[in-house]
Amino acid sequence: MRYAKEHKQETHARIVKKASVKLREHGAHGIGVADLMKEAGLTHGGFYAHFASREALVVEAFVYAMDRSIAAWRKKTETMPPAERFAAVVEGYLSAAHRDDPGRGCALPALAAEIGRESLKTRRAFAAKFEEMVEMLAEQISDASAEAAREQATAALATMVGTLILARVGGSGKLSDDILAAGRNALLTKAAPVKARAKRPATQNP
Amino acid sequence: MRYAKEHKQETHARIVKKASVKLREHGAHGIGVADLMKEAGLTHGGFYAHFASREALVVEAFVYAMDRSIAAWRKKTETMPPAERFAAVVEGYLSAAHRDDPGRGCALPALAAEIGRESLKTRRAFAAKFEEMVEMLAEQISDASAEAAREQATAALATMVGTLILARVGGSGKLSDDILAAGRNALLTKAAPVKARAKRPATQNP
DNA sequence: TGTACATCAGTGAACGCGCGTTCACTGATGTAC
DNA sequence: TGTACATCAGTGAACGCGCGTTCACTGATGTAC
Repeated sequence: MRYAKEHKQETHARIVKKASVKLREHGAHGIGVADLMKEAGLTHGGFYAHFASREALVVEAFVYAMDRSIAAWRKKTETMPPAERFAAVVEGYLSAAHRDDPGRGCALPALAAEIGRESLKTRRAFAAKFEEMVEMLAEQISDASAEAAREQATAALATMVGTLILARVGGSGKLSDDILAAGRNALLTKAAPVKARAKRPATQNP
Repeated sequence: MRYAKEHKQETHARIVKKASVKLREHGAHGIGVADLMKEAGLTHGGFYAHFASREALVVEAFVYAMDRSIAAWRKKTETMPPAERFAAVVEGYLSAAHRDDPGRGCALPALAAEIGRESLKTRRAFAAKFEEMVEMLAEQISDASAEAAREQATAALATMVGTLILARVGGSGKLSDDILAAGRNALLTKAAPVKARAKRPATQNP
């Protein structure tokens, strides 16, 4: 080895990490190979020494982002009483801060729609990470059987993803805040009958 | 007038209609001007006699698709008893048929995530149609005040959009069917307490 | 009714540009002796 | 310890290609007289 054993791996990891931010910000097709390499302080020519194709980087960057999100949520909730965990995840996910910072947020709202049109191989990689995220969320639901928790977690994640996507279209004004609040209310008061559903005060944009 | 008065308008409408299908299928950036014009039986050179820019067509095509969806749902539900209307919309939206035919389906799952990154002007046009769709859905919710119905409709639409996007990543196998079923169950049994929530049989892929 | 003309929706070549990908090369690094 | 060498991560020019957009032109149409 002419270079330290970990040198290339470190560079590779740096490209993936920077790309995962930029791809979440600009979409799976919204930024080019040259700009992604520049983010990591490199030129575009070296790209194919690290990745078989641009699409391969998109997959790696997505997986990286999802792994970080899953780990962060597990860490955040592990010190909480079980009954509060699910609500904590939902409040964090459907916050103005998350809406306004896609680059550091969940990769699903940023990338899932575009990925639905990619190759089967790419979609499978995404689906696997999606399932991991569902499992993580299901663990936060304490008042249901494992099977029911999984189904509820699937639907809750869909609601969170859809809400964040729509809130981002709405920008950061009242319409957008209302969309976030509607999603939070739906997820956090779902056990109450519709007619008697209490209105939770909306957490406002800081 | 050298040509029939409606001639150019008809061509314009044909371009918009064909484009709305292809853009929903391939995404807001997934198909070029030349291919969109070819869909309408034209060559690309005439494009700028009809639209100020490619983005202008994307907006028109989105508006067209949303108007058609809203009208179709209103028509579908108007002959039903009020109590059945909301469920009918949800069942139709979260069906395998809708998942597998994005070109003729709702424009939100197909385009919203990409639109969240467009210009303010474009996002405003989208937001306006989104609000119309929320209004339409709120009208189908009979057992709540207007304000509560609007909030529930917002959250329900977010759940439907997120569910469809995630189901499309999942393809058309069991994972994807499970995602659709979870969304349907969450929306159609929401009044029941979590622990007692009944499992509705999933409508299977035809 | 017939002929010359004006209109304008649509054509297709061309524009500059940025993309993903390839490849011969560089130069900093550690090795051999 | 010093010098020649081998390695290989990273460079930057170049590739073919498709994109959005522009524009001089065409030719079918209806009008004028």
